[in-house]
This record gives sequence, structure tokens and C-alpha cells, in this order.
Amino acid sequence: MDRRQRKTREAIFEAFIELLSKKHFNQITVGEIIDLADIGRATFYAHFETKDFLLKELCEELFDHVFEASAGKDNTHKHIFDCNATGSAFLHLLKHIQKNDNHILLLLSCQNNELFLSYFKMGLIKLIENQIALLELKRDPELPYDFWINHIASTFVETVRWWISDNKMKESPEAITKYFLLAANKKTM
Amino acid sequence: MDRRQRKTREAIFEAFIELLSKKHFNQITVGEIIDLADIGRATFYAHFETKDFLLKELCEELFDHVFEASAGKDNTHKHIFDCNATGSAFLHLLKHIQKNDNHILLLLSCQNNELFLSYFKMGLIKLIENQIALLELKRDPELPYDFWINHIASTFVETVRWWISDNKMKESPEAITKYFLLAANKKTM
DNA sequence: TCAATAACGAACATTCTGTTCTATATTTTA
DNA sequence: TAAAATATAGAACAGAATGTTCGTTATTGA
Repeated sequence: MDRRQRKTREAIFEAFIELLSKKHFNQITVGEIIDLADIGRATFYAHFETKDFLLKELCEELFDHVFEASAGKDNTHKHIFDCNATGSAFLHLLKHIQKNDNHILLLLSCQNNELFLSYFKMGLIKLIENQIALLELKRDPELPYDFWINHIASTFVETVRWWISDNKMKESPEAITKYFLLAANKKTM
Repeated sequence: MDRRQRKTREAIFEAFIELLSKKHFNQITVGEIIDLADIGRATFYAHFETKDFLLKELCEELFDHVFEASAGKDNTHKHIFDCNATGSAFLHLLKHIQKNDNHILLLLSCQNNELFLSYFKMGLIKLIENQIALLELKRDPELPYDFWINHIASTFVETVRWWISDNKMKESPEAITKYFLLAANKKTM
């Protein structure tokens, strides 16, 4: 990709993220993004068809990076999901969030968090399905498989949301992991 | 309230609900609502400041009606939450949803369901906090109280979402209640 | 019946969207 | 390094949506 394109794309994402931290997605205008990114109007539309596509691509870029680790594509993260110590995948994810890699923390706690949390959940479901054997989570045989997968993922997403928004991240990733596992029907770490 | 006002308000809500069943909130214009409700432009704005307020008032009107039962204000629903047989409050809620009182089912399954599910969750949290003694849900002493309340409410909301969207309501309210209670860490009904 | 008030409906300024165009700057390639 | 390809700047534009205003008409409740 052309350096000019990369720079423009980056400038747009950066401006967009900054605006997302201040106002709701619906109230952000393309004009504001353009001004903040300091680019021409036509340039914006050469990169993104609409504001909705911009959001979609931002989500994909950020969450794909977090979750691609599970496929072992990224050397710096490969260890995370190869480790089969109980609960480590979730604990590692929380630690990444705490470190605030790629503005993930900001997006998960901003006014639009439903948007990002739903992307987060989609990634999680894929991850859990792939790694189910390693995670040592036990399913009650009376629960349908897909209900259960959805329940685990939702519980984790809600745990993260609670940690960031309600708890203000006062507790450690370890404590939060414990809560999650207790809530998700696992006795202990 | 003036009969004219009531009729206008009803016409707007009805048109809005119909549009919500077809497209996303963001893509619905005031013009469309006006056309479908067959009212004047100025009339719409005399009733609702913006489209966002319309959404807010719709949510309040519908969910308040469902949840006010818990306060015993509504005679036809009073029984629901006075009953202390295990799990009955949740089962009754599911039966109401199944009967599709007040278009609740439509709103919970439409493209904007996040919006309505978040209102639903708010009401649930209040309900659970008020009725906690009757519900016979047991909290692990290691879980913080508010984490736990949030977990129960989220699990129920997700159960409803799964039932409507993923399961297409193929299973009975009784079966869904069982899944919910199993997932929420309760052994049986 | 009558005073109050709600709805109509058309017109309006304003804002935002998404497109088009030419000129200019940067990158790739040959 | 020169030429071809491509990205951006920037201005101008049509079209659509928003929210307001105002004079007129219709309905309501007392």
C-alpha cells in the first residue's frame, strides 16, 4: 500500500477514535473527521464508502489483531493461546486489555461500547470454539452446545464491561478472571 | 391528554415500530415516520424533540409497562412477582414475551435489538434487586454483589436474545427457564 | 357555543452527504 | 533520472434530512 494511502488511512482512524472518545457515533459527522484528520473531503470518500464502513474496518483492524493470536499468526502473541494452564487464555486477554493495546480499552469503554462489545463477542465465540478443549470449561449436558458457547462468551464480555465501566478497573486481571470463572460455572482457577 | 394528542402519539409510535421492524434505527428518517403516520411535520416536532427522544419514550412506555408489574401497580400482572415458587418470575417474563405483549418481541428481535436489550437489562436489574429474596438465587460469597446482580441480569438478557434470535423460539419457555437457571448457577427449577 | 389548543402544510435556513472536477504532489516503474 | 501512474487538495455542487416558523383550519372540552 502506497505510503500516502497508509498515512491518510491512519489519520482518519486516529481522528475517528479521538471523536469516538468524546461523542456518540451517531453524532459524529464526516466533516468533523475530515477536519481533525486534516484531509480533503474527496480523499475520505476515496478510502471509505460511508461512516459505517469506517467503523466496520476499524473494528476489524483492531479486533482481528487481538484475536489472530489464537491462530498463531503473530509471533509476539503466539504463546497466549498455546498455553493450556487453566484460565490462562482469558487472563491473558484481560492483561492485554489492561495494557490498552491498540486503543481497545478506549473503545470498549466509550459511549458506543455496544458496537465494539458485539465485535468483541464475535471474536470470542470463534476463539472459544477453536480452543474449547484447552479451556477446560465444562458443559452441563442439559445445556445445548450453542447456548452454552454463547453463554460463556457473553459472560466474558459482560465481565470485561463490568470491570472497565462499573469497577473502573480497580481490581486486578487475576481477580476478574476468578470472578469470570466462578460466574461461568467453573469452581476455581 | 387531549384525544388528538393521544391519536397522534399513537400513530407516531405505530409507524416507528413498523419501520424499526424493517430497517435500522439510524437509517429511519423523520420524513418516513411522518409519511407513514400520516401527520404534519410540525406535529411530529411538537411531540418529540428528536428521533432519539422518540426512541427513548417508546422504550420507557413499553418496558415500564412490563416491569411495573413488579411494583404491583398493575392488577393484571400483580401475581407474577408475588409468586415465590423458584424461577417463576423469569418463567412468567418469558411467557409474556412469547405472547408478544406490546410488540416487545418485535423490538427484542429487530435489527436494533442492542438498544432495546439494554433497556430490558436496566429494568431487569431493578427487578432483581427488589425481588432478590424471592428468587432464591444463590451468590458465591467470593463474587462482589454488584458483579453478581449484573451477571444474573446479563445472563437472562442473553438467554432471551438467544431464544428469540438463534433458537427462533423453537423451545418452550419452561425449557428456556431451565437453561437460564442452569447457566446462572442454579441446579434445577 | 366559545375559547383554547392541536394539527395542517408550506416555506425556509441550515447542515450533512456523497460526487465531480481540475490542479498539484508523491510514488512507482522502467 | 524521467515518465507514467496514482493519491491528495480543494472547491463547487445537487440532493436529502433536520428542525423552525407561521398563518389557517379543525377539534376538543367546558
